[in-house]
Amino acid sequence: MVSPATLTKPATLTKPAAIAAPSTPARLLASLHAAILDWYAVAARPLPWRDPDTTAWGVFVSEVMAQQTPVARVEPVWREWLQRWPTPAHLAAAAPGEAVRAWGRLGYPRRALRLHEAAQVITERHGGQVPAEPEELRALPGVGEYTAAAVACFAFGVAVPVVDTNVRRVLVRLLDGAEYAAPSLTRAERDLAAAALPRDAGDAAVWNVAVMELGALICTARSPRCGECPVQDSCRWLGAGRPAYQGPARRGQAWEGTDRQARGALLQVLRDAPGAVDEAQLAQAWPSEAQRQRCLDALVSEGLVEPLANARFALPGTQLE
DNA sequence: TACTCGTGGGC
DNA sequence: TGCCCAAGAGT
Repeated sequence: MVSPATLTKPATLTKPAAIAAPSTPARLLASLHAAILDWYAVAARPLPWRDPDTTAWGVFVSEVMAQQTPVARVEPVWREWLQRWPTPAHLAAAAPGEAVRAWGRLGYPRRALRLHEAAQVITERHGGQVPAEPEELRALPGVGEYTAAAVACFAFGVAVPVVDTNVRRVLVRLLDGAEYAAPSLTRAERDLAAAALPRDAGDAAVWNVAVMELGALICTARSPRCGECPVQDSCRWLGAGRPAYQGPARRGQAWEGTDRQARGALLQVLRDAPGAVDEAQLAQAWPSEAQRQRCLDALVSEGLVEPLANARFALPGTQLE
C-alpha cells in the first residue's frame, strides 16, 4: 500500500494537516495491532449486536441508535426493536409514528424516522436485504460516512476504516500525542485511520471494533485509564505527560429554554399518549406559546408530528379512530 | 463550515 | 453541583 504521506497534490489544494500523520513503522504498527486485538479478546463488552447470529439489520439498527447515544442506553431499546421488527420489511410496514414512539428516550428522534425510511428503501430497492457496500449504505436515510463503514465492516466484514469519536481520540493520542482530535474529521485523520488498518481483512474488522472499544472503556474523553491501557508504553500523549488540549475551544450545548428542550417536551407528550393530544396538553408541557408553535410547526414539517382536525396532534400514522 | 438536533449519566 | 459528552447526520 502507498503511504498517504507520499501522495502528492497541487499545493493550492493542500491544507495543513490537523494530524501530522506519522509514518508509523510497520514493526510498531504490528505490535499495536497485537496488543489491542489481544486486549479486546478479553475486555470486550458482550453487546448483543456483536453476537455472530445477529443479522445485518440488527447491526444496522444498533449503529443508528448508537449515533450520539451511549451504547448502554441503546441495548434495551435495540432488543425491543429487533423483537418487534426483526427485518426491514417488518419496520417498513409499521406506521412511522410507531417507530418514533418505540424510540423512547434515546434522543434525536429524527433518527427513528430515518430508520423507518431506510427500512422502506431497503425493502423496495434492495429486496429486503441490507446492502453490504459502503456506497450503497451511504445512500440510505440517516446513514453517513461512519455508519456506512460500520455496517459494511461489522455486518459484512468489509475491510474499511471505521472512524468514530472513539477511534479519533485513540489515534490522536496514541500516534499524534494530542489530548483531543480536531472538531471535525479531517483528511489527515482518514489517511491515518486507513494507514493503521491491519492488512489482513479479518484483523481489520476486529481492529475497528477493538479501537472503538478501547476508546469507550479505557481511552475515554474525561478520565482516561492510562494505567490499564494495552498500548500505554507506545502512547505519544502519555509519553509527553498528557499535555492539555490546545485546539479551538469546544462550545457547550445550550439547553435551558432552547427549541431542543421544547421539542423534547412536546414529543414526550405525544409518545406517552396512546392517540391524539390537544392544544391544552401541549401547552401544559411547554407554556411559551410562540416557541411552542414554532417547534410544533417544525416537528410537523419534519414528519415527526401529524396535525389532525380540531387542533389535535398525533405521532404520524398512529391516530386512533 | 458551522450549526442544529435529545437525553441522561459520570465526574 | 453543574458541566461535559456520548458508535453522527443533515443542511
